[in-house]
Amino acid sequence: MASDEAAKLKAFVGSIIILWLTKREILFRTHSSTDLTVRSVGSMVTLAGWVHRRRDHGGLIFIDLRDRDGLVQVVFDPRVSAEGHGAAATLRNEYVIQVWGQIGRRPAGTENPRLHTGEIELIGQGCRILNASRTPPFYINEDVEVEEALRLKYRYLDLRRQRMKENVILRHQTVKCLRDFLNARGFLEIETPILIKSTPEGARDFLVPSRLHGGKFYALPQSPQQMKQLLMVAGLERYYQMARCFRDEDLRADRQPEFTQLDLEMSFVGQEDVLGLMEDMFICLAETVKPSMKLLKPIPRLTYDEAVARYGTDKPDVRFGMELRDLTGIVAGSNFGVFRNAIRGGGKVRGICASGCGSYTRGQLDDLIELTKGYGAKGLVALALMAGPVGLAVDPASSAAAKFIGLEEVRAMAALFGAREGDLLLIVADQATVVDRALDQLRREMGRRLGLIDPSVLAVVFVVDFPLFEWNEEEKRWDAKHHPFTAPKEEHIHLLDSAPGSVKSWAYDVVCNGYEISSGSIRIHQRELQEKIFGLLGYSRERVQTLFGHLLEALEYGAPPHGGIAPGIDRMVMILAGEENIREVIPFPKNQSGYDLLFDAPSDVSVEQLDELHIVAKKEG
RNA sequence: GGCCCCGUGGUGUAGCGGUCUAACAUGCCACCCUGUCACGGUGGAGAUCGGGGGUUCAAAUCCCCCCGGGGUCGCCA
Repeated sequence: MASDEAAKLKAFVGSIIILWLTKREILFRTHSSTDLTVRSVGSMVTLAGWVHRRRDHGGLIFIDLRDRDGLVQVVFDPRVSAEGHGAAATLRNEYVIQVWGQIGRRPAGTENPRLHTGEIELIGQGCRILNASRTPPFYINEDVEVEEALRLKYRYLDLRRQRMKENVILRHQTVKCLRDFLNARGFLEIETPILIKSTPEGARDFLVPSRLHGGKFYALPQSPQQMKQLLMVAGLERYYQMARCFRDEDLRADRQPEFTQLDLEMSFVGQEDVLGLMEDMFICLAETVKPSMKLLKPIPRLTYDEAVARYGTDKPDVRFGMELRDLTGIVAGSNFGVFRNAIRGGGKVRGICASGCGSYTRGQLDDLIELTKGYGAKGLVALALMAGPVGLAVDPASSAAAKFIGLEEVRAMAALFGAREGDLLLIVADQATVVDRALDQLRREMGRRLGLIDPSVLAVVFVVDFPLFEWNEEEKRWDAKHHPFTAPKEEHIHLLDSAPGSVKSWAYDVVCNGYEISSGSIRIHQRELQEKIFGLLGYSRERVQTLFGHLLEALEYGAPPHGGIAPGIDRMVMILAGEENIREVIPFPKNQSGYDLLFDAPSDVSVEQLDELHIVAKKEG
């Protein structure tokens, strides 16, 4: 009988209540703050948490009690409990306390609509300090900017703050959503080792000395790339893991030496299968964890060439336009030395049009010029468009170059941009890669300045058809653009020897709001082709055998066609959280110099430890 | 390694050659206050202005070096 069970349950709950009324140290709390609603009014509860804020009215004392889930107001009235009131008077911020009493509806007119529990309060009968707290080094209960070094040193306090707590929770929800999504599609979550073999291509490896094999080292994985391919050879068909990756390179706002990728790999798939899966996954993710943000769907595709031509980069922020235009043809016969020389040197002249910026002051223009120079360009030609006697003309005040630019050229440029009077053309002339990099950064800056960026938009775009190789000028050789296991497009394989630079690959990126958030490819699954690629990359036969012999051998045992991708968790969560720094979504990050300010790592170790590892440390300096 | 920015009570800022015996907000401490919710009121303590050197009659303020932090270029297959 249902009513019987209800009665039993009631009796059981009653006995629990008696237990905690007498032995509160056994049962710390009966509810969390979010358990409490108007329906709780009248019930006796015990709560535990931190003193978020204390408002002492002399007579009444209000305590905002914070636990992980939220805040609830506790009111201590000496007429209810003199003892409780007395104890409450000694409380300070961040004390950990246990409070008990009855849940009451707040008096009419004193409800707080900004609080989830704003209609009720705990009428405090007693209060026990579980642990006092020193005055924190910065505010826990207010969202004010604090020097990041201090936040990192006291990260355990920083994480108590609402913003960080929300980010940690968002990260959990993101990871859970991704796991749920992939589990439902037949993926197996498989762990791979952290101690692996160093293959000194790409990023620098973190090395781990071996005690058992003196003088030898493990490396930490830059990604589980080869292992996931071997899992495909193993016939597991669909794999993923939340993989920690390590790269010993300099840090940036979006780069930490260790980071997390949703590493995944699939057998019997082509590019469209992987991208289709990603499209579903990103839509599912956005709708699940950030329904307030707008993800543009279907997710558009850009070829690498198209992305570079229109935005100057393979990771464009497509939340706004202001696309690049190539002016090389228009100014091919220019008298302007800067343009002429660039073109003669095999370079390009490209630009963007900043609408309505024709009235920029000298100072503002100089600012943009400096910015451009900072990205390697020799300069920036800024042409403000104004009404001339016959149609558009350049405001001579905007640029010393104005007098060298013919009216015909100006009008052709304006037409290409669709520019009007009052607009500002920003033009860079140099080698194509320099021009593109400078204009990409300039475009981002102008997008920010002009408020063209809608922060609630998730502009995800797939970039496809990456080149297989990239010329390394320093080493005078071809490097893999993605990684050496990437499959070339079948129709380009015949170009491998004759024109390696024009070989396109089955590599693809996922870009969101100007950040590369995933990178993947269809892999080579045949030994011959893989060996050929290694050869083109300049690896000797011996080196290939030493570094990749195991993989090549595996490809000979019925390796299925396979491919995958690895979305970067930190960057994705950063974007979803509306943060501009990856550290805001990592509980315990390193600072810009790779130092852990909380643990003081890296640190010295004892001579004994080094001895065991067969290592002699050189003294710095 | 290069370039740019920052460093002032616990926190966040102002001050940018003399009026600084360093200001403001908040926090902290004490007292007052029975419906607040960033409670309010009164009073108080708290800073050798990141460190060192220099210029000057005079430096938080100008210059140099160092340290710490952030951003970025290189680097990140």
